[in-house]
Amino acid sequence: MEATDRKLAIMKVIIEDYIDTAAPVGSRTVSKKFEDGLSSATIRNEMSDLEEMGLLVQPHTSAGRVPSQAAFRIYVNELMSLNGAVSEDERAAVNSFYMCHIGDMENLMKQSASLISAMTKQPALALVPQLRRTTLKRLQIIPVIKGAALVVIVTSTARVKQKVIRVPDNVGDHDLNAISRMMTERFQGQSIADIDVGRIGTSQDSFLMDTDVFRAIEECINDALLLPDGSDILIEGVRNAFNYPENESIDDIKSFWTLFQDRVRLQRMMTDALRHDVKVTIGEENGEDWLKNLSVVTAPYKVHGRSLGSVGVIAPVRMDYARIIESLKIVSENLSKVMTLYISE
Amino acid sequence: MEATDRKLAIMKVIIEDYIDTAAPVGSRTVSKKFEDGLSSATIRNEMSDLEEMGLLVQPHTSAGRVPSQAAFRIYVNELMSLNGAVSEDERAAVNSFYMCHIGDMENLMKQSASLISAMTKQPALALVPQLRRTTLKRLQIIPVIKGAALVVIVTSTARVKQKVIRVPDNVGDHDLNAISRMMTERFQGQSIADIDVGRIGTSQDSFLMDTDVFRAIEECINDALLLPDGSDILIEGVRNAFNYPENESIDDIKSFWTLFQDRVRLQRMMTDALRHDVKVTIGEENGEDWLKNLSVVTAPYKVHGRSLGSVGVIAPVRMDYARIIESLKIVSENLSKVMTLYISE
DNA sequence: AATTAGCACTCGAAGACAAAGAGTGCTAAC
DNA sequence: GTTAGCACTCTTTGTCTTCGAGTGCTAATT
Repeated sequence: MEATDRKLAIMKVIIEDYIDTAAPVGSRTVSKKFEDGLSSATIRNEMSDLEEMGLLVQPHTSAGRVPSQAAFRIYVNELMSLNGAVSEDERAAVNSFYMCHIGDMENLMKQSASLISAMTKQPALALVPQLRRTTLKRLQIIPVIKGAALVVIVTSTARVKQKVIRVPDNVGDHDLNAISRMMTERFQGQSIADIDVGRIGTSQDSFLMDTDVFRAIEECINDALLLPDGSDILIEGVRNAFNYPENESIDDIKSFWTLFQDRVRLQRMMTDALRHDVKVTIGEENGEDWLKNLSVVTAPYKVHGRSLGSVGVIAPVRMDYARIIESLKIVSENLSKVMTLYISE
Repeated sequence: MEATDRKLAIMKVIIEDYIDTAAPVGSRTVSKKFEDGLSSATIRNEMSDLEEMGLLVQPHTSAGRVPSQAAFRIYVNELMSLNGAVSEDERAAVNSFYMCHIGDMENLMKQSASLISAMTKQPALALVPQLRRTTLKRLQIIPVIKGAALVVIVTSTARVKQKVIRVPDNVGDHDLNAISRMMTERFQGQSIADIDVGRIGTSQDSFLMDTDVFRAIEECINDALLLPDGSDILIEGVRNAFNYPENESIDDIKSFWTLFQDRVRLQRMMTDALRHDVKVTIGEENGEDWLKNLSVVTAPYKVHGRSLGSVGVIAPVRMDYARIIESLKIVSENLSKVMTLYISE
């Protein structure tokens, strides 16, 4: 069976109606919305063909039809139009928002996620600038309690990340101070991924015979600061997930909730987004069971061509792709601009 | 009408059954559970009296009865027994957990909340040690971008709090460093609430004619770091709220969700808990509409008699008060011990 | 050959109705 | 003071029916 233009046009109408209403679409509805005045009987025949081709699905005999995930893929690739999905006014509003913010990174990312969520009426995710892709501004080791110290790392994107490490008892406050100063001087401006504490350990400074602290710090940086632990993910607008008409049972809500609780998994997903441009993953394409009824759209923000972090939306397969893609593009472009400003100073 | 011992004993049975099942309790059920073998008819008469006294409520004629909020108050004050609400084994497990943790404050509080949530099967809250009640360990101002700097404050409880402030353009990196050092030296070990930046501004150091930075830092400390902004609250175990049998509509879930979203309000509530010992607030006693069907139990943790922060549970009025109170006591006692250790070093 | 009107058919949603069951209040007996 | 007994109330549950949206097929139309 061949997918004629008319079939695809009909499918497009069905998809867009379904995105709107979340309810199966009947032939009469399509007939009314379809530009050329085709009768519902004709539409029925075409719809029957589309079903045979695996693009439409009938929940039960006497219901309308629902687009399959394959249909959404075709829609996203070939059928939808991005023009006008986000109005010029909205664009301008977003741009001006990024003009006049004061530079608190964590907050900026949070607001970006909120913004996306507000524009799309869906839950939004943001991955803050990744440490291993930014440079070190300062490293400070602060004694907290006997045997433990706090490592505070400040990055070029004004992110602060902290972690408690154990230190040998024979290392005093003064030593920690000296190490902090030394490491900051040595690694300032370098990529955090490149920090190789070992190199310092072998240096001439003899005030510290014990290299345990260095090893602890290295471990701290590697394991604690660079491994995805879910702290790099911001989630906003989860409440939107409660309004999906297709979710009526509490179990649906629960599974959504557990989804958003698994921050590590989300972080991994959003980190994967760094390797692509705008990326749309529809339902089972995700390959993961927990996402089989959801689609994910992500967009990275970049500095000098290098992806630093990402923003994204996670929503039912019947999301409004055009609007979501455009919203993410706008936000990620703005973020890229702001970040470039930060990094270059 | 007088509340005889027997009436109260019957009420106790009803309350405890209701805590268990969340369903109206009938006279036959009580008759079976009641120690002395009273018939259901007798119980019915007593229940009728209790209803007249405003302690029981009948959802509709042919249903059992539900305890009123007033009944719960009497139960908490006079009827319930705390003994055995938490087993010795559990106690021991909790204690040993606090024995062997490594000192990351944020994490410790998070785990405490998780612990409470696990013990009580309810959502749990924790208020991290309040800045204005701890002392300063280090204050560092780090330039981020032209015109903005990051103030990082580390407290004696190993908390890190950061905030971006504006700085005048003529203040250089070197100045910020000097100010950091000066302020740390000057205020180290002092209560953060006592930091009066003005006192420094007037000092002899002439390298900085501009006192704007000082003012900005002061403002930063006062407004941004001390005002409740919701960042001091940790919430764990919200998923428990999805399992309440009395919540069946999605709207119930939604309202629960919005409740937990309003972190500032929760923070204010938990801050209020600092002024009391274990505190039980039942339903409308809260005075706030959003809590009229929920009870809140809070317990502060203290260092040298001074409340630093608090832990709490928020759940339907029919919560298991004895178990929740005991759980909070155990955790707060352990937290007090750990905190005392921190502060004294 | 494509389109359409017409009609029988399917299936779920919604409403009506009856039966079951849990619980009460009252009365009279113990 | 307690309790057995009973009529009464009200929700829950299941069954049946009706209604309507939608389909698929056939025959007529363009």
